[in-house]
Amino acid sequence: MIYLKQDFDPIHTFECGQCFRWNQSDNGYIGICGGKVCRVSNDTIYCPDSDNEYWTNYFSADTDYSEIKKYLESHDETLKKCIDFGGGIRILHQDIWETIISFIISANNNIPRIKKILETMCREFGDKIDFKYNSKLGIPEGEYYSFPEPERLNSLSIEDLACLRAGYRDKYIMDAAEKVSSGEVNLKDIPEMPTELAKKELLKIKGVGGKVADCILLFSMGRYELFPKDVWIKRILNQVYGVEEKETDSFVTEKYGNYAGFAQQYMYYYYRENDIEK
DNA sequence: GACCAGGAACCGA
DNA sequence: TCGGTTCATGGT
Repeated sequence: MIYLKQDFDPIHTFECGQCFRWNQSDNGYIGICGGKVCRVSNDTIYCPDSDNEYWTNYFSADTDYSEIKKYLESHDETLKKCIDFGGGIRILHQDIWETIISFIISANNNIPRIKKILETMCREFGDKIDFKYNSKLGIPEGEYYSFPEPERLNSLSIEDLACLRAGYRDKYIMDAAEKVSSGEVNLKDIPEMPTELAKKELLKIKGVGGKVADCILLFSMGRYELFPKDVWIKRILNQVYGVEEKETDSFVTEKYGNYAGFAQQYMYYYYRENDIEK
């Protein structure tokens, strides 16, 4: 088990749009990553002790958010209410491969459907996890599926993906599976690269453009200086801050610096849960 | 039935 | 480089 006493609320963290495979159950959120199952309720992460290190990294449990918040609030008065509202957001260190596929699917799509496509993908092509019921963890019995490895997806044909109802994105999924399993895109190298180079590497995959690459780097590798700009964020920057699309990069860099990714998440979550005109 | 969704590929200038 | 079009699918 892990305790996250400060700056953490599972609702904020799991509902802010960075992840798609955490689902609310009657006693908290159940999630699967790296072939491991865990439950999160309030400030506690319920997992086998042998997985503590994995989830500590996943939740970035050693990161001190007070300094981040202080910096952002002092640079942007308007952002204060967003931080007050979603102060329990933690930017996760998700699995790179899963994040690549998730955000390829996110293109021109909506969150409920993204979740549905990913869930079907795991149920159809992932492995059933050998989960031993443990009453202490409070994880309900059930069938849990891992995220399918690149090699597994690469062994399929594009027709096999039709059951996902992912539309035109199925060919992008196949391209990612092929390039990653062949080593043309080496996922082991990318975390070691400088951000610009890492981004360039990800852009080799069809279906990965600038915004999707930013999401992958921010939500799986902690590149907190990135600020993914989707339709919502563009709308917010325009309507709340009066910033035109062309000026966004300089606006963001000047205002949020190396903490831009956090600002983006607080903003995104707040204005999606509340009316944009306030 | 049009419009939208955590966009990107593709094309022509 | 830049702006417009098209791309499946499901929900509203």
